[in-house]
This record gives sequence, C-alpha cells and structure tokens, in this order.
Amino acid sequence: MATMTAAQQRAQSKAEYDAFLAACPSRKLLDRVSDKWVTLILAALGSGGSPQLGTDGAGEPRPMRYSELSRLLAGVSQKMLTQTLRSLERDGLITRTATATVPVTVFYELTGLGLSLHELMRSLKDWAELHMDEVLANRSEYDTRVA
Amino acid sequence: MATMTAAQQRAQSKAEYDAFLAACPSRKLLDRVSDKWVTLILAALGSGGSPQLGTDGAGEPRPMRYSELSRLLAGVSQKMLTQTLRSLERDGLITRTATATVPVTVFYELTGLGLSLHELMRSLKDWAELHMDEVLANRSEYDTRVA
DNA sequence: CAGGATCCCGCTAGATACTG
DNA sequence: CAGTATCTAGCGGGATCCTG
Repeated sequence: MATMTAAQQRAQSKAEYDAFLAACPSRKLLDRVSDKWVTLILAALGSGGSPQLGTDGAGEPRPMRYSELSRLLAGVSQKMLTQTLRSLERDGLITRTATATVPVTVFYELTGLGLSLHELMRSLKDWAELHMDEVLANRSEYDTRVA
Repeated sequence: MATMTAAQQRAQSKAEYDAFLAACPSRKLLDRVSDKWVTLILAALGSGGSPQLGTDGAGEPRPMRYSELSRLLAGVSQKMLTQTLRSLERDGLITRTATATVPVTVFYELTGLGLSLHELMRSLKDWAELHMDEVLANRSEYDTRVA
C-alpha cells in the first residue's frame, strides 16, 4: 500500500474495525456483548454479587460458583447460564476453574479483559436502575399522547 | 412526597430497582438497551455518524435523518430500524421531528436522557472495536485447546 | 422519503429429563 | 454440584409489497 500520512495511519489503526459495517467482526462481537445475561454475569463477577445493605458501592471482583451465579441472576435457565458462561470463557472474558472435589466445585472469575468490560456492564446496569422512573414516565406520556 | 435532592433521588432509585431480580422493570429495560441496533443508533446520533478521516475523535451529537441512519447502520432492515427508533422515542431517549416538505423529512435527535446513555453505548462500541483482535486470539486459542 | 402491513422462516430461549 | 441432551413453541427479524 502507498505511503500514508500520520493522520491517515492514526485513522487506520483506530478504524481497523467498525461496528457500523455489517461484515465487520466487531459487529458480531457487539451483538454478543449486547446481551442481558452477559451484562448481568459480568456485573455480578466484577462486583462480588449484589451490593450488601449497609455498605456503599459494590464489592470487589471475586470468583463465584455456578450455583451462586444461578441464584443471583434470578430467572436464568441452566441452559442460558451455561451457554453464556461458555461463550464468555471462549472470548477470554472469564476463566473457569474446576476442582475435583465430591461433588465437583467450579469457579468463574473475570480475566483482565473481562474486568475492562465489567466497568461498562455495571454502568449499564446502573443506568437502567437509575433512570427507570424517568423511562417509565416517558412511556406513559408517550402512550397517552399517541392514544 | 417530601423534597429531595438529586443525589437523594438517585439513591432512592438505586434502592428501588435491581436488575438481578427477574420481576424488576429494570431487568426488562436492561434487556431493551442491550441490543445491537440500540447501541448503534445511539452511537450514531451521539457522535454525528462515523468518525471522519483526517479528524481525531468522534463528532458532536446532531440530528440525523431516517435515510442517513439507514445508510450508516449497514445491513439494518427497515423494520428493525423503524421499530428500534419507535421504542427509543417511547422511552424518551430520542425525539422524532417531521417537517411537512415534499417529500416529508424526518429527523431523529438525542434527548438529554439519550445523551446520557450514548456515552455508554459509544464506549461499548469502542470496546468491541478495540479488543476485537484480543477476543479473536482468545477464541482460536480456546478452539485449538478444546479440539 | 419515511415508513406501514404482511408473510414466513429460522433460531433460540425455555422446559424437561438425565448424568459424571 | 454442575452441568449435558433433547424437544418444542414462540417470536425475532428479514423479505416483500404497498402508501401518504
């Protein structure tokens, strides 16, 4: 390829991937991480579960067991939990550690990469909880206006 | 209800909703915003479309036309674009403005609420593009390890 | 130009049953 | 405990045709 200016090289390295393009791999990755269970799992692992009453802020990242995640993410099916955990492991966002006790014990833990995404996922969960009232108000206003 | 500061209202909202609970409305809201098209639309409206070559950083938030969004979000169907725009409008994240020209001209624009979510959505899109290589490497490593 | 309406296929989430 | 395997209903979402 021909010589590029510094600005062009910067643009190139920053725009190596573009999720606006249908064929770009980052589009699929974006689709993957834009998932309810991904968000909740990463939020859970990164914050040590639900914020405890009497403490401010969330906890530290810590490993969690399958059953613990299952209990925390109310309503998640075994299938979706396992499936999502596998895909997160494959993408290198979490690690899976099985110790051969009886019965077997399995821990899931964030990797560095997972931790970087966790920040966003927790913010997203917080955003939803924080602006729920406002969204609810907007919806009812919209519905009465349209109806 | 007694007067509350903004900080108190935030604390109240946070205490009221918990996306970890299946029945909580914020769980549904989280599911809504955890959507590929939501992410891309908000990223587009908040950054004035794709970053231009020769400039660093994304653009300013600006209104965009339906056809412009349609072109920018490569591969989106009319149905999904319209459907997603409607839901975003209903939730008060964007506004829809139609001017009675011939043919009709429609603009979509972020609200303040939408702008607050845009920050997260753009970070998410950036995250996907930034860590694409690393995820790809993790996947192939995982696949060879399992296979 | 900016959609609305309709048809229909594919996939996926969920339920259920079973296991190392 | 931490999954796997299988089945199925439901709907997300694309394609197509039509319109103010």
